[in-house]
Amino acid sequence: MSRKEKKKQVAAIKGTKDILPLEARKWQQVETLIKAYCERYGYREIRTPVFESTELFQKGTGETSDIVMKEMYSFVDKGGRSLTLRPEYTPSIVRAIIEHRLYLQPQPMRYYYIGPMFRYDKPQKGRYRQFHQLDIEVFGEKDAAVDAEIVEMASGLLSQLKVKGTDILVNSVGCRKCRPGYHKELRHQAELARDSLCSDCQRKMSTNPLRIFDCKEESCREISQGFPKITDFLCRECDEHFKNFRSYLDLYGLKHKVEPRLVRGLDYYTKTTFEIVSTELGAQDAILGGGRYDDMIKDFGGPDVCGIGFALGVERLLSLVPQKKEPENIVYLVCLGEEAKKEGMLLAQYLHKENIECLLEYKSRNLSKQMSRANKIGATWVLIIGEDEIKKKRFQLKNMASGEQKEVAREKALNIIRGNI
RNA sequence: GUGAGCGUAGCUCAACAGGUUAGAGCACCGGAUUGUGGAUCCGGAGGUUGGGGGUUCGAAACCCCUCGUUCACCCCA
Repeated sequence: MSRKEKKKQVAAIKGTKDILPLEARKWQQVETLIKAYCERYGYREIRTPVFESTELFQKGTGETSDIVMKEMYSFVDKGGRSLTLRPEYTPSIVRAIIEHRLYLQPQPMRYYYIGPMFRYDKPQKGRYRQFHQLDIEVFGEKDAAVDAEIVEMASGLLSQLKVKGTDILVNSVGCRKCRPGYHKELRHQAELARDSLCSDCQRKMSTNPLRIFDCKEESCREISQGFPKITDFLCRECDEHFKNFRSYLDLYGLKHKVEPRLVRGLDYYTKTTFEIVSTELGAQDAILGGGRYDDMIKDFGGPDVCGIGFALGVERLLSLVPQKKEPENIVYLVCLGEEAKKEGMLLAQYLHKENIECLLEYKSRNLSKQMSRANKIGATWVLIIGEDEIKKKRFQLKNMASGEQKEVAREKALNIIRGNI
């Protein structure tokens, strides 16, 4: 290898990152808690492949969505198939439900999953190219009570994780009956005010007029205040659903803000949409977001089964969760000499079988060095094995925190380590 | 995709206004200390200053390109 080649290191791909042991511990804690929490609400895990046919997302996520238009990791495999690393989870679940006829199970069905998603986006705070989502979905329940239930569930999960300072935003985007009328009216109003809008908003008029509500320009904000709101255009069914949804949120005591400009960038939503945001996340402030999608299964050729769910950004969540220190119980075996090492190997085998975390020093260092090492790795206990100990079959067990030390046989040591004595 | 800021040791940062051999703390390794850790003291290793080109007697510093990173726009989890 030449000098030049040596310099060029292979690095993690832009927008991806390694999760090192200290942080991985936090992931494990949070994931364990999340899974138990979901199961308590009757959710069951469903795992689907990380890649699917590109067509699935084109149809499911929507041809006009930014995700499909410019953010997908798509590639052609050796068999000539166009595949895509999933940018979101919902289409995969819907595909699995239809493929395995899961809709024949008693409804509503509740599923959850935690795993990596992929979007070719420019990275910034709270946004990565490989990121993780907790995805939960409920199928086959039209009642607005279930809309409220999943918001309550999401909110409860956050408080269980001690995440503070969050706001619940809700909206209804109507359905295929009422939405076209609204869009038409909104475009019309925007057209009338065209000259007073910024160039950005003029562009949004044709692409997604709803985003005009998000403009940061003072003048645009003032103008959009006067624009019609989707909630004034809801058909009777959607309006009733939204009212029920909100009254159930009140029942749960969940403060929420109706945000008529809350628009999910995904094309498939109907009726309820919601987000939980935190001001501590920066520009990407949504911890989770989701909504109802009553037409998707039908659109994929399945039966008329409605769906609702949300996706939670795990990285964003973790940035708000304080690291919890868990008590550890690590035993470090200090061996003095070759014979002691062999004795130590057997002792380690014994302790491992008894479900004790224990490490053995293989380098023949002096006692002082080995103690120092035990201290560094955070050992709770040190077992010292030397010539005397081998003869007597009794070892020096030292508690590193208190400094207390006594000579014990291995069974006794086990009991002390376990806290039984 | 657009814009702005930043790239110096494993980490956090120094190095006046371009001037000798690029420094410090933490971390790492060794010693003081051959059967007792943490503290202290002493020592060691670790860098072509992200990469490439240019300006200059001389570049970590100035200019250009490139890559990476951070933040914002956009969009979203």
